[in-house]
Amino acid sequence: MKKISDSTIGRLSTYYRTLGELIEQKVQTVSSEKIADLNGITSAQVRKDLSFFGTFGKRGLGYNTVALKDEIGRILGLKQNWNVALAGIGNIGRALIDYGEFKKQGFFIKAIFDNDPQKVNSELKGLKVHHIDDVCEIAKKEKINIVIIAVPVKNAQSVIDQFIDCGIRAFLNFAPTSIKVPGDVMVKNENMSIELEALSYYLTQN
Amino acid sequence: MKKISDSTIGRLSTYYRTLGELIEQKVQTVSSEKIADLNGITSAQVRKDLSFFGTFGKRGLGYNTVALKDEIGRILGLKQNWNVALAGIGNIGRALIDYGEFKKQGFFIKAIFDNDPQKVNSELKGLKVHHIDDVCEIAKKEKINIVIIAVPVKNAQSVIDQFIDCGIRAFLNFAPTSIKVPGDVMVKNENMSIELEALSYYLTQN
DNA sequence: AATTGTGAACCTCTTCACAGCT
DNA sequence: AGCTGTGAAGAGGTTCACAATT
Repeated sequence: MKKISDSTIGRLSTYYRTLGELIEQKVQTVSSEKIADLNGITSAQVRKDLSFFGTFGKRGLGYNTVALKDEIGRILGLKQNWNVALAGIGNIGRALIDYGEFKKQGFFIKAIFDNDPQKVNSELKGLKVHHIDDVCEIAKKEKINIVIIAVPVKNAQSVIDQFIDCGIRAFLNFAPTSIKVPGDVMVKNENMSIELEALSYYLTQN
Repeated sequence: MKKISDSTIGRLSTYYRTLGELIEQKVQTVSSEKIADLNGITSAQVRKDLSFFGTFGKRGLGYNTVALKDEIGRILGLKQNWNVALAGIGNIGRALIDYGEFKKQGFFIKAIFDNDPQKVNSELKGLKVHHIDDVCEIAKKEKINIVIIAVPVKNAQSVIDQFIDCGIRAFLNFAPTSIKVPGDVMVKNENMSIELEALSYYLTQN
């Protein structure tokens, strides 16, 4: 299949959310123009993004909100639940366990890992904390698809390597460091300092 | 000044971090090739990014790590401390208060806001929790430059509007919703669901 | 000999603009 | 009449390739 850009995939996520809000408001039909306005982009962008995957609208009328949300959900793979593991239970890790937004989108944290002997075998939100060395066994048992990395920078690469060795291929990385992975593994970085530094740059310029 | 792309600014942040690590390892000189390798990009990209701001290297030799880190810090506005306010003390908000990475880069949380009467006037990590309606007074007193939005989606727009009215022009937004702001205000979105959904898409394709 | 700095080429993403459908 | 879907044009970002410098 033709390679779709990260930007397009990211925007599909925002359309998906927008459509959910419109459906809550009982809106049944929406134009690309309206979706664009709600997200601060152009209507041509919305139509082009969708055109990579099919034709979902009716000329002269627009899109059926429920049907389009359903299609985008299917495209993004949100019609299934994903089993997520969390590695590292510092401040960020603990916050993510309770983050309702994930569950709402079908991402369920099914296992927690840490390497601190004090924490291993304790319970957190009904989940037993496992030692990182038991990764393969637990990942298999819980059918883990995605791992959130919330460990210190110095451990991030080795922890990810351990998960890769057990067959995990998708990571959301909160450690502010660049990770090396094979071509068939995807790492998405969530680096809050980078965004803050962009704000710092902006304020310095203006 | 010529408009510099967000991607370039984002990469400068990563170079800044990379240089910090190299300096810790007592490395005194580094080539664009080495910086590129450590970040999984090309050396031409590194040189081009830097070229927008000046010439910092020596042909045949590379860059002095300390000097280059210093220059990038100056470009990004990291030579000063930034006073940050946090709006919303749910799971994410509380995690961010303790997030050491921010302080390390010169971003200091100086004020906390919430609208829950139960929380207002309580103390959190040595900071008094203020009601969001007192924004202007506190923002002025604490010389707030940047506000982190960690409130529920339904309040995000109105809270940001309140801060804008008090002269704040830079926001890091964790609420998964699109915010409308005037042209001279910058909002950087930190939306973890979008990244997870990109992983979902990737796993569905491959 | 090594590596920078940069114009030009290349590639990718966004916007335009309009034919075509409802 | 209104709005989609899309090829073509335009804008912007990345990589190439090489002269310049140490």
